[in-house]
Amino acid sequence: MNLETRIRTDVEARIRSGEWRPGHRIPFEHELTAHYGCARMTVSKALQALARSGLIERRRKAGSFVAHPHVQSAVVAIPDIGQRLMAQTGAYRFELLQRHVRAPRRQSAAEAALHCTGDLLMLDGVHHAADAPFGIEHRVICLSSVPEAAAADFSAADPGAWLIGHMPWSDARHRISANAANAETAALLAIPVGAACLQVERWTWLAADGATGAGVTYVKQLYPGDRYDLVAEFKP
Amino acid sequence: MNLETRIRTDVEARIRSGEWRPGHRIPFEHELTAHYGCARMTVSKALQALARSGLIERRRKAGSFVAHPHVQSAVVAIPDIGQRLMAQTGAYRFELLQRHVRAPRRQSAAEAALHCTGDLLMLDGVHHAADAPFGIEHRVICLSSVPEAAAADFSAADPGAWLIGHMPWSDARHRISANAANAETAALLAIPVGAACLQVERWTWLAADGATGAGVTYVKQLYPGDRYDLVAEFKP
DNA sequence: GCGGTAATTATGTCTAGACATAATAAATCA
DNA sequence: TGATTTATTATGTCTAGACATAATTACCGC
Repeated sequence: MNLETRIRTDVEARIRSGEWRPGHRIPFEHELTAHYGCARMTVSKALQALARSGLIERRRKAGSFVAHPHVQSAVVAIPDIGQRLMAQTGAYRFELLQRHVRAPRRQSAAEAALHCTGDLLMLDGVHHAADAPFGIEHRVICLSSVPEAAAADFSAADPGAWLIGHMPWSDARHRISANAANAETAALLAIPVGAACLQVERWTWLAADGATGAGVTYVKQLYPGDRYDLVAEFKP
Repeated sequence: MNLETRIRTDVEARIRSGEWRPGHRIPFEHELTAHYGCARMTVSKALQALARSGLIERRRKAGSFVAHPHVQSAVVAIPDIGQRLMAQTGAYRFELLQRHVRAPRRQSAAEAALHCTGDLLMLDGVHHAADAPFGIEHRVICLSSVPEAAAADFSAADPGAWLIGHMPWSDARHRISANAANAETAALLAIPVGAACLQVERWTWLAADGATGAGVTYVKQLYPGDRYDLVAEFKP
């Protein structure tokens, strides 16, 4: 293990073990430099990495301090559904129910948030696991941002997986909520009307120069509450 | 803006704009060094930061490449409920319903996951907004990890907010799911039995030497589906 | 052509300085 | 005493090298 990593993990271990509590001043750079017998640059890089990850705060003249935990935040992995189902159950199939192209509708807040002027490709489909429908997906793709999508064959390919391979990096916003199944949803998912469902909405934009740019896609996924959990691991 | 940041944002802008697509080889360090007229260290730090954030991949001899998007992940902010309600509605109150201390129960998976041997402090309460109950909270605190909690007064203080100030850094796991309200939940939240609720569970541990250590707390929060969404912003 | 070896090359890590900057502490003056 | 200036100090950023490491490419004998 290289020196920078060793210094970083040493300091991190003391913080995570609780030995150095929030507010504690960790040794000055020159003290760590002496302790590890290295150049200040090496210590500095280790501490800067800890500062970037939010574990410590650094103040000129004052020193470096163990940061106070702030907001509870978690990195939620929202995985490729097909990949996940194949790994867990060995079976996955995407069924396309509907496909059509139309102009955006002003009264739809979800579509308006993409601020897309060109035509939209609308896809509705069901994700199937081995034995039962797993979730339904309503997707909107901005053809002005992803023109290749017009010619793509989604009759069996998960649009999410297709887009990941064809879309450049972007900004996104997620909204996670709980919803009762309406009649249509219930029929597609083979669950009772009113059953609790987990709803995941995602808007994706191209980002340009730090500002949010052209919309790429909007997707609303609905999963029966008893068949799907979002699990998040995090290190604060 | 310093040079390292400028190089980093320049490269990032080209990637996010789609000009450099996944797989594209970005200029070599020595080319960027010449272009910006700086030392290689400065370029190297900028590119290493991009590599750490997952935007590029670096291979010796070959060069640095725009990374392919992998899993969809999002940083979900799970905020301090009281703080959020105070900011949005100007009113917040935590009502403690029950408090007692007992040994952990083997048959409870949630408690077992904390692998805590000492006594547990059990707290049940309701988060109230201005006009209506906002959510219910079932919390378990390991007194062996947080002995101060035994003497703390939770009759009106949100245990989550209290813990943030008294708990060192730690690992956590979240599980987000949709649940139908049972009779007890429905009564407390003033909603019909069977209504869709968003359930957020969180386990927190002290981390020691990179391994997951002693459990600190487990909390299960339930929100009526029509009153609470989790919103996540992310940059991939 | 094939397989092994050597040269090349881009990144990885580190050094020992330099000057800048911001915040604190000390000294000075009104 | 209180306000202002000055010195001190820790971090922020950068340089111009050095050697290490890993992967590719070129070469060479067979």
